[in-house]
Amino acid sequence: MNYWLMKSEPDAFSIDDLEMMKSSPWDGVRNYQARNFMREMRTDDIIFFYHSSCKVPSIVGTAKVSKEAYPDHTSWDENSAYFDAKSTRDNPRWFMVDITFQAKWKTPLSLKEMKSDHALVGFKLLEKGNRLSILPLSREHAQHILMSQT
DNA sequence: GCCAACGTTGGC
DNA sequence: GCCAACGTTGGC
Repeated sequence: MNYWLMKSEPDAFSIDDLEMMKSSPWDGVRNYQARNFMREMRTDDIIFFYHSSCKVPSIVGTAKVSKEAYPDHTSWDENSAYFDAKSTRDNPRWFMVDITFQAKWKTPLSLKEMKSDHALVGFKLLEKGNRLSILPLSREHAQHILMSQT
């Protein structure tokens, strides 16, 4: 069992969207590090859903991995914003996973709160200059965050 | 809207 | 293989 954080701009895709859809592919990742993390994901891994580029950047809920990495077909769709001519059906460059809604938190956990929480020292999200849209969390950090919700 | 930080691209 | 230029991310 591993723990991950996935960022999304709520204007584009929010926790409410995921709740309505129940499950959704996580398409459009075009960064090698983030892609590699997705390929490490296993069914039932826990995902912290993070809203970025918004008024109060926060973890807003959780989801689970419901389908392990498979080719991101938007990469070979010429009409998609995520099209990449270097990715082909025979040799796909980009992958996605499916995630399934688990919970929307009554009280989101803001970036600001996490930064002031000494127990979260070392969490990559809180380190300066981090731009990765998918990050792993240690079991300790994940459990600490989950505890704060109960 | 600004800008620091970072990844990617491409010329050499 | 180096590195300058460029594009993107995302907090503030």
